[in-house]
Amino acid sequence: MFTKEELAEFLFPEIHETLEDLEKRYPRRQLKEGAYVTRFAPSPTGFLHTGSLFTALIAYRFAKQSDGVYFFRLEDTDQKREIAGTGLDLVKQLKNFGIVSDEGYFGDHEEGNYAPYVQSKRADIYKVVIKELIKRGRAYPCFCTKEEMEEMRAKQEAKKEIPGYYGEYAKCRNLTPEQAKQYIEEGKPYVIRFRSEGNHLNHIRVHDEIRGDMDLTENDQDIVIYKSDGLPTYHFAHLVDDHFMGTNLVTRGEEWISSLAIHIELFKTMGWQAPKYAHLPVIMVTDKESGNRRKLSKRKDPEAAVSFFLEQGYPKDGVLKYLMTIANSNFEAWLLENPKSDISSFKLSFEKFSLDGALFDMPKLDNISKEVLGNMDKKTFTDQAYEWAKEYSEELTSFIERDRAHFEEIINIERDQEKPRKDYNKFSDVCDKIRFFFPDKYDALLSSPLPFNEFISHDVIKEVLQDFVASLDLEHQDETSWFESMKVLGLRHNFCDDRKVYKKDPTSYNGWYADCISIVRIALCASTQSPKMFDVLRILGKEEIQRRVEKVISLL
RNA sequence: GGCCCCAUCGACAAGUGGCUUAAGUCACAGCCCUCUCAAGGCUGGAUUCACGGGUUCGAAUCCCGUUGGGGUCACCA
Repeated sequence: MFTKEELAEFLFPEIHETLEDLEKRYPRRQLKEGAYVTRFAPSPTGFLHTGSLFTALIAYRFAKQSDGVYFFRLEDTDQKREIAGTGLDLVKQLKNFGIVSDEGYFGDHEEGNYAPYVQSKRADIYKVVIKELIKRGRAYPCFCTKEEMEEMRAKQEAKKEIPGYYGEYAKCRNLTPEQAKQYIEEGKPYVIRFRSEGNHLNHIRVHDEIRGDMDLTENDQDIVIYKSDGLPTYHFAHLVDDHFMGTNLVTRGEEWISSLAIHIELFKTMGWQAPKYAHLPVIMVTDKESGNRRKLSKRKDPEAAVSFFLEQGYPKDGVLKYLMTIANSNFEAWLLENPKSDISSFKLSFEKFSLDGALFDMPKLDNISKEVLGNMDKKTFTDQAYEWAKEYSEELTSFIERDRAHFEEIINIERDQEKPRKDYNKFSDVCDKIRFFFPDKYDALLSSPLPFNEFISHDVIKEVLQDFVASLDLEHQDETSWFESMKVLGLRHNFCDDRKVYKKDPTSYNGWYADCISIVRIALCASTQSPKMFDVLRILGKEEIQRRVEKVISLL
């Protein structure tokens, strides 16, 4: 008689290693009490998703704050969906955000004692475990065809039974090792299924670090663990990899809750201790058509791709801080207290996680980013702006490269103070706001008519500008004295210096002094808006101011 | 549809049976400050915690049901 043991040998004659060998090769990690071993384990199917960044950040922080280990594992068991090169991209993007693995797959090489960290290179490891499972009668080859599966499903639906491969529907369960061998020799394609001993009528209580105890129905599905292409499915790879790699905290999206029972049964069957699980809320968005919430979708939502934020020039720290806001409800209060601290000094906790998925809130990201950008010193700001510009903005690159000190002076306006100026959400906002400082750009702006107040005559404008240049004395003026001199100048041209007086009788004046300063602003900045005029004047310098005024007058 | 998860202002949320006539942040509106803008300051918005029952002297907080939303039911992860 042909036995299970012989079938296992027949199926995997090339596998000589045993479970014990693997345990020896991948010894338990020696870490201090409470240290978490976490991982980020994406599939190389595209660029980094915002939800993945979130998951990776959480895993990374939990490992770091507990003096544990964070590693990167590439889950490339689905060769059909794989997009070449994206594994490296993922690593790079994460690195961009400061999330660097202690061990694992690095895109071009691997590091660590638990290698390989790429699942397609671990085929033999999975086979050792499967071989063992077959010997024990807890796994078996299944020859059911796609058609048979569809037929079975139709039957189940008609009878309103739970769909799937289980119990009496699990036909191939009853195949003798002999028959299985025969089918294989006939060349029938097959997969290997796990033989479940569960009953869906039973409930199991499983602890989740974030959600507490959850009542799940026991798994009774004979899930596929080994695909016809020789690679494992996610469920099985999770079991084997996280066991041998010593993961003790699995952080993943809440969509995995529904297969948790499978994983629990798998670990129990092997007699291995299951890791702790923390199922994270998923980032949501409001669907424009239905008005309902749904998961961020790469196809429909630009903000689903991390590259979107990078392209827009959001400061990385802003994105990270926003994500932390979603993760822990007490993070915002902490941020308010420590506006300049790094997120690494905040301690993430399971208790402060929200249980339902947050709506992605762009205005909030803008606000946090604005705060981050405002709190940077000029050097850091310029460094990061330059790094961004080199990739995404020729214009900004040129602004910085022409004269870095000059650029720093511009973006430093109202920066070194208790409540810094906050007018950029992201680096792509910078050019529009500072363009007028550069003579050539300013000249180009003059091709459109200047937005002077239409109630003030060109003659008055001309007189004010001439007087302004004539009386300008930057070397001996400070902001206050300049401002006072502008009031006096206004008076000379019939601009009232008292708002109340002016309001009572506006027709007797050309305007009040704000209107007078506005003439200067528009002439020099080609815009009705600018930072404090005196700062602008200082940076422009007398010569350039003169040039601009002459040019504007000639155009009037 | 079965199973599972979730449910406090437009959004993120505090709240773990009496301290809540329900914090704070973002957004929004108004006012103030102001050379414009960006900031900053102040004020406003849930007569009530999806709804209905219970438990209790007392519930946003505990229990049950209903409703709503989400997830999942692959040789995808």
